[in-house]
Amino acid sequence: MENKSISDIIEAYLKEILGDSAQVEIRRSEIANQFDVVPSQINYVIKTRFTIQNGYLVKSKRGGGGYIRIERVNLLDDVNVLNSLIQAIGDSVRERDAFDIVRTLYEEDVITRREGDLMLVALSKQALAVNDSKIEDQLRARILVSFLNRLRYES
Amino acid sequence: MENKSISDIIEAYLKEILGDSAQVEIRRSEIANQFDVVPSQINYVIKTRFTIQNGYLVKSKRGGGGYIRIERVNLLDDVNVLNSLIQAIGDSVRERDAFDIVRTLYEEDVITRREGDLMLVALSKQALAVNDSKIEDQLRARILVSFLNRLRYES
DNA sequence: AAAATAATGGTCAAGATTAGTCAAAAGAGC
DNA sequence: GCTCTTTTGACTAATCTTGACCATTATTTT
Repeated sequence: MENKSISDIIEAYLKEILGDSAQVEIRRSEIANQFDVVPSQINYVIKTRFTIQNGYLVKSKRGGGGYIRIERVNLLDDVNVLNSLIQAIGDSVRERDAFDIVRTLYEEDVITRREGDLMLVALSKQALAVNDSKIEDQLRARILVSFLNRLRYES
Repeated sequence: MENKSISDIIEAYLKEILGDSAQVEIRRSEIANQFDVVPSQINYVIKTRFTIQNGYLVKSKRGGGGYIRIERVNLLDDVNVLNSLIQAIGDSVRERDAFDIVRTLYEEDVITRREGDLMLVALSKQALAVNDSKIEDQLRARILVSFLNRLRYES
């Protein structure tokens, strides 16, 4: 696997130092230095790979003694997390974000691989393709929220 | 049959490097270079020779560190049942009929109870509600057919 | 206190680096 | 010749990288 981007590598590193802990705190400039990238790349990695859809909450503080804290959370267990997830979905969600959520559910052992695959096809662009892409995203949101509620009340 | 096209040769090469592994990851430009063809020919080879009907799943990512991943999957035996169901569905299906089909799948032990419940959620009037009921039935058909196609193989 | 300075992280857009699409041109088999 | 498949390339889309500029918080100076 020679063709990983530096973002992939930084993502892996952050997940490694996160390990089994519930959270990890980093200094942006330190990580940027360590991997010889500009500091804003750390923001990019976090914004694309440590979203609530992926099962992470991120908090930060600027100024002296500033930090970025990454916290791993369970999507369905915590009512607050589930609520913020549903809020993030709103009434419209893109395919990619929906896929991230399903993958997270699988990684948290909330659903099986096959259940996840079935959910994915129902949320795919291909299945939902309709003239208007705005309506497509709205449909996807309704289906996904229905899935989540179904899973919530079952477990 | 005697004159192999370059596409045939690339196909054979990809299958060779796939070997016994479950999947292989390539860089499009690399393969194109190696065989001295334009990059889009790799797409052509994949689209014509690594389809799900042939037992392959393909995933890709663009941008830096991009790749094309080819995965081999096992096709299942319930294909006949699934084929006839897909035929019966056509391009439009009402909620009641869709529910019947899901129940049949459950009774035939093609899916579990929980998988069926998830499918029902995605096929429900509530989730799919859209102004036009004709479009709703078409959507439902696409989703249901996608489900059935997904059930053709196991990964 | 208030103001200045230092020390953090955030945003955004341009440019670079991949892969995807589509249709015209070329070739192969009948 | 006619049709189907293959080959090519111009154009498009997605993702990653970089840097200039902005915002917030802590510390020092006045």
